[in-house]
Amino acid sequence: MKVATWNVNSIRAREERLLSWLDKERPDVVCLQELKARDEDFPFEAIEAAGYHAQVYGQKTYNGVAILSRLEATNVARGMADDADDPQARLIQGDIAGVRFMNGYFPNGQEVGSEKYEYKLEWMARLSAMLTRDVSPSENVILCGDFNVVPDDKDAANPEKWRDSVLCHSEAREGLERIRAWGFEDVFRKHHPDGGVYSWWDYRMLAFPKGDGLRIDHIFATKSLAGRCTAARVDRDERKGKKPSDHAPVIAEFD
DNA sequence: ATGGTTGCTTAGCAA
Repeated sequence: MKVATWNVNSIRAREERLLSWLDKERPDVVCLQELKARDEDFPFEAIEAAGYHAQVYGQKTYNGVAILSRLEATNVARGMADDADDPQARLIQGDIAGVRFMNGYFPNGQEVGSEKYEYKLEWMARLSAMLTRDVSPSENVILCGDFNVVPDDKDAANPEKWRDSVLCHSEAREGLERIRAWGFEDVFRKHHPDGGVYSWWDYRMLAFPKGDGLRIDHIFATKSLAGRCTAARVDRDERKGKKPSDHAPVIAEFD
């Protein structure tokens, strides 16, 4: 089973690239983030014609997540289903082939100390609580998406530049570690233990040609699944060429 | 020394 996560930075701006990438890569499951579109603006027809079912949690202008899959997902849930009054479309889940998929677009947080950063930390704490409440680490669970956290300095080309930013700050890293420690393994790390492989490059400052990237897009799997993960990679080619997203797809294969 | 892009929505915000 081939699983991918990709922050497309607008589904409408990226429709053409997404369709040709699906055709080339033929993943079984694709978790998309930053649709920046309402459900009614999602290109269901074109994606279904490409052979994929689509479960969508859209939002106008910001956020929005979707799960594309060759087998239709069941038990689909949108949002965190907790007490919080949260209008932001950042989480969608569904069962596919005996695996619970959780697709998250974690808040960026903008600036340490801001309200948005507090929301980011709270959102991660809510996700931890949801895991404890709704699933068990003995189940087959994959949590993937744009986590907006660089787990370690070796996941940044220029860690000094990002030190204490919202993506590298210790509180954000601790929140992510708490999620991982619930019962996940970072399956990309398993195959690239030394770091130095990135999934996002700023549009500004010629970051991509300079190799100035960060690894903020992740695929976590519970232990039994992680043991069957045979490969993981970043499709850097998707960051090249005409009208790329600022994120490249991260892909993992499970036996 | 500063800001350097993209996308959505239309001047400003978010990333």
